[in-house]
Parts: sequence; structure tokens; C-alpha cells
Amino acid sequence: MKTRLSKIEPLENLSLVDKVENRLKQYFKENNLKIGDSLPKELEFAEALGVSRTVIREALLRLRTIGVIQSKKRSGMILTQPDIIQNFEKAIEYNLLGEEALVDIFELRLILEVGMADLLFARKTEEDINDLDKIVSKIEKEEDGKVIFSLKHEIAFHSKLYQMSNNITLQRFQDLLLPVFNYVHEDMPESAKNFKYSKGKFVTHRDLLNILKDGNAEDFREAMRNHLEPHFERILHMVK
Amino acid sequence: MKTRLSKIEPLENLSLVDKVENRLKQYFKENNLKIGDSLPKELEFAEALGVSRTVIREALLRLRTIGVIQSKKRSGMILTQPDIIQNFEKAIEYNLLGEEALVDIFELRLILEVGMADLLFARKTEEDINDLDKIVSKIEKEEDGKVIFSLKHEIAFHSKLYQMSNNITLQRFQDLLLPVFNYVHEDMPESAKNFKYSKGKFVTHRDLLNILKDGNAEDFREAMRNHLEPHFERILHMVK
DNA sequence: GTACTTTTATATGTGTGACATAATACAAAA
DNA sequence: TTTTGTATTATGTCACACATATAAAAGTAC
Repeated sequence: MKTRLSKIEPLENLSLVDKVENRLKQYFKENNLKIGDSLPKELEFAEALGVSRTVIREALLRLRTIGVIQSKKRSGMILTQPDIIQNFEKAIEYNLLGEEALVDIFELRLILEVGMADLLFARKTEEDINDLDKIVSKIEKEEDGKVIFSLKHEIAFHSKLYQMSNNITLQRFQDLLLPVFNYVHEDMPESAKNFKYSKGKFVTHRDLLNILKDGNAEDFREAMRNHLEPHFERILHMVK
Repeated sequence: MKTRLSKIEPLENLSLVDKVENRLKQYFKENNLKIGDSLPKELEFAEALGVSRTVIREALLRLRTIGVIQSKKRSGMILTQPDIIQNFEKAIEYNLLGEEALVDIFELRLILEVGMADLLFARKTEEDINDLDKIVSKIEKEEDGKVIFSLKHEIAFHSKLYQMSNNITLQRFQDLLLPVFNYVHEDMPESAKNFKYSKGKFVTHRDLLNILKDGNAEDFREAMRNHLEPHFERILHMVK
């Protein structure tokens, strides 16, 4: 039998910059640095670690890229609160996500919308309901009785829901999901766009709104689950 | 009267590296580059854009940091599929997230667990159920009849659920959530740890497992919602 | 000709020193 | 006191040199 090598770890194969980055992280931890604290200057780091300014700069640039530090001329560098969604956004901007990742993300969206009911009920305001009402009325007017799948309408309605959640991370996640959503939609077979709901089961935006007005979180979850039925159908029968 | 200056807009204040980064992105788009394609070398970029290699390297390093490109000595650089979770992870490693972000993320976890029911039912296997059974039995043995909140048990059980979802992005998200979860838990008042469920409503891990075995997604959602009751209680009554 | 080793060329990685630029502190002027 | 100029300083940009890993070519043995 061939010897398995899965357990053995490779020797340290870190570049100088990698090592410096680790030391920096260690330095932050040891000195218990917090948001807003200022850092020593590049040359001091370089001298202390015995490397060139080039290497220090590269390590610091990584931190700057993920949003852990900010730097200004003359003032030096300070620790900042990283924007966790931002890098996500940047990565997506490059349109390099593969099929699996896109599907994963699309699934995430479905999960979120079904799962967010409690947040909506806890945080909805009169104003939110009115806004939603306007959106739904507009949709109904344009759809004019027909049951069609309109990406624009979907986005308007569901974006409002995310906004109602009052969870910034969630909202921004939704924002950056839009292109993905668009992609998945374009890729959708006609059969899904004209999905036939089981008779009597079709949950419209109006239905969702009414539940949001007078119903409870549990009902909303199940209604949303039905509303998203064509998407779930598609996803759940995919072979991964 | 003093002249107002509210109308005038500041000029673009992008650094050279910023501009170069934008040009690179444009270049990728225009040439419709895909994952695996190789890039011109640094010096060629530098010459083409009329900037120093330093600047090009900084721009490319940003891309490398967010995982859009990889580089090897001699072979040059290739476009790679960015790991969208990785940057998230890195940012979190630095413990610089503020209270609001942590709460947002914790909320996200609750939403996901309630919303992921359909995925679980669509993808569960016999083996999964058996694994879960083992985990639950172990929990019951250690809890020995008492209803206590054990972080370790929670993690074991819920991690398995994420794994069952068969959604890599979701799983990795869960992984990186653990430290946050830990933080929020430590910060939890005793009242929540000894949360009193309304009589008869307490949903145990065993209950969840049974539903997963023989029930349906809808029941599972509601059961999970109850199982997570103390967390929801805490979150939903927070003033944001 | 094939399998293997050695050499060579090359693109990225690292180092050094210089100057440019913008933000700050402070002095000078009004 | 407020504005304006000036010096200082840390980061931003530059040019050039050398180190290092490695893909590709050349060489070697069979």
C-alpha cells in the first residue's frame, strides 16, 4: 500500500514578506493594539525586523488591502476597522468566480431570505411597510394581472427587505449579490422563468407584504419559501 | 456675504497605484481574461503604462492579496479564482471588528441556520444522520439530563449541519464564524446562558435530529427557530 | 530514441538609495 | 485671531542591482 502523505506538513515555505506579515500580526496582538492606534513608521519596522523597507512595505500593503490599516503621508499609519464585505466586492468585480462559487452564493441568498423573517418582524416600521406597499403596487400595475418573473421587480422588493433587516452586513451582502443574481438569472432556463406553481400555492409580493403587516415570522418564512419555489426547485435538484 | 463653496467638487484624488489598479481591471475586462490565463510580466506592464515597476508591483500585490492573481518565479502571473472567504478570514484574524459588525455577523448565523432547512433535507444522507446521532448521544450523555448551554456541544452539532448543506461557501463561513460566536457567547449574560424556555417549547438537539430523520423542512425551520430562542431573544431586543 | 541530469535563461522577490508629494506643525503676517 | 507661508516628515514613487526559484533547453547515459 502506498504510504499516505496527507498528514505531513511542508517545511516552512514562507516568503520573507509572509514572515514579516506574521510578525506584524503578532506585534499587534502582543501590544493589544486597537482601532485608531497609530503604528511605528516603515523604517522603524524595517530596522527592527532587519529587512528592507521594500519588504515591510509589501507586508503593510497587504494589510492595507484587506483594510486593517490606513496610511497617510506624513501622519503615518493607523489601525482601522476592516470592511469585511469590501474584499468580497472587489473579488467579485473581477468576474472570476467559478460556477460552483456562484451557485453557492445564490443558495446563500435563498437561505438568507427565508431565514431573515424574525429580523424583519422585530424591526419593521410603519414607513417600511408603506415603502413596500408602493413597490408592490408599482409591480402589480406593470405586471397587470400576469404572473411573470421580472428581475427588476424582484430586486426592488427584496432589496427593501434586506434594508428593513437593519443589518448593515446583510444589506451590503445583498448589494454585492446582485450581479451574481443577475448572472444566475440569465443562465436560467425558460422553464424556470415561467415556473408553474402548484395551483393555489403561488405567493405574490402582495401576499408577503400582507403577512408582514398582520402576520408572524413563521408564516412569513413559509410564504417566502413558496415565493422562491422556482429557485429552490432549480437549486435543489442540481447535482453538485 | 461670504461666497459658499458647497457646489465645487474635489478633483480626483487617486494615487498612482489606484489608477494603475483601475487600468489593470479594465485590461482584464477588455481582453476578456479568464481563470488560468497568464499575464504579461511586470516590466511590460510598467513600460506600457509608463510607471515604475514599484507601482505596478503594488497594484498587482493588491490583486494577489484578494486572490485574483498568483505569481511564481520565472513563470510569471496567472489569473486565479479568488477565495472570497479568505479575505473575510484574514480581516477577522486581526480582531479589529467593532461591536456592530460582530452582532451583524452573529445575526447572520442565526438567519442561516433557520433558513438552511431545505438544503439539509435535499442533501442529507444516511451517513450524515448517523454522524449526527453519535454527536447527539454524546451530548446527552455529558449533559446527563440537565439543560445546559455548552458551547462545545453547540459547535459540534451545528457544524455538522453546515457540513450537510454541501455548500462549501456556507461551511467556510461557519468556520470563520466560530471565533465570533465564541466572542458573543463570552459576552453573554448569565440570564441567557440559563435561558428559560416557555414550558414544553424547548427543542433539543435530539428533537432536531428526529425531525431531520422523519420530518420536513418546514418543521425543521420552526424547531430550529425555537432551539435558537435564547439567541434570538437577546438579539431582537437589542437597540441597534 | 528515451529517461535522466545539468545548465541556462528569465520573471518574480528582495535590497538600496534617492527624490516627490502631501499633511502636519509652527512661525510670520495681516 | 485668523490667514498665509515655510520647514519638516512619513509615505509614495522611482531607478537600478542582485537573489532566487524554476521552466525550458542542453547535455548525458542507456
